Amino acid sequence: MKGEYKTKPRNAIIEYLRENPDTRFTARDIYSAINAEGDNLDRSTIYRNLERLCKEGQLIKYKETDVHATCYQYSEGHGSCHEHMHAQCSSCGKIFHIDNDILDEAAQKMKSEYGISIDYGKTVIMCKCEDCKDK
Amino acid sequence: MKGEYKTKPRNAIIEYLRENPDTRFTARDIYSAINAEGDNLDRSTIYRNLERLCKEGQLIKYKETDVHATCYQYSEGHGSCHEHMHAQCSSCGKIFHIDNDILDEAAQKMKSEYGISIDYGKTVIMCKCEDCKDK
DNA sequence: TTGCGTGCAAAGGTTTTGCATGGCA
DNA sequence: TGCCATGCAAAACCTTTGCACGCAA
Repeated sequence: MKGEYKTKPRNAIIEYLRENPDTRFTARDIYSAINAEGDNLDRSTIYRNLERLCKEGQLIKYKETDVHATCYQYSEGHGSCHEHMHAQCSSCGKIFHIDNDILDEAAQKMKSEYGISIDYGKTVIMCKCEDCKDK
Repeated sequence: MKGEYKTKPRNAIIEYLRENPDTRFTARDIYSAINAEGDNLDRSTIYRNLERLCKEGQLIKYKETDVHATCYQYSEGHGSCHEHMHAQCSSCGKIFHIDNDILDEAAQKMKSEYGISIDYGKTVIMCKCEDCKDK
């Protein structure tokens, strides 16, 4: 079965995730960070591991209009990221975990005006965080 | 200034958009459709025109996790797409143009609880539309 | 020993860019 | 005529895939 072995490359990738929670990163970011420390991971190894981590539910994979590459996000201690909404700063990429209740009123209006039901787990509200509001 | 000339390639692209409103398509889709009619548009011409139409606010540009390429969608009569929010059905891909006012209350709460300001033009609420709600 | 994971190399696809030419105004 | 838009070619990227070897269990 796949995912059985604890290898050096895999450990390095998981270590990177733990050190960079709630932040968007690309395969290239991991590649640069890990190889800067002297290791020499191959890109394909990174892609294969990220793909597996996504399937196992530990990683969220998504795309952003402004970023050419696929983005990933690791989050620990926020419960299942498939159940609540996220907001992301369009400048720095920081992720906020948003309580679904905040949209209660808006959800009702959307239902009555457009006939749509919000898919909270897949929604990312783009925003500016306090640090980036003037950029 | 850019965007001044009415050229044959640009007209063909705009014609395609008008014939395919509220539908997601990629640069490749346009390329195939137009060139199947006997024309011979270059890919770079398509990218440059789509890019301009996006900047002018007539086209929505976004990425989907499942689709390798960038997706576009054309909308007419909804004002600039940089100024209002969108909702997209996660099943069929249909886009809804949402009045920002709907989020008034939620926006205030996000501001006070998380310190963030919604970036309406870049936000896409994922949802299920009426046709897809049972899927 | 077994067979999964890795590194390497190459390929496939999308998107961008430089440059000379063509065509709109 | 002046200058923007196009076509062409090439390059830059991202991502995937096949294969042989190394290594964890």
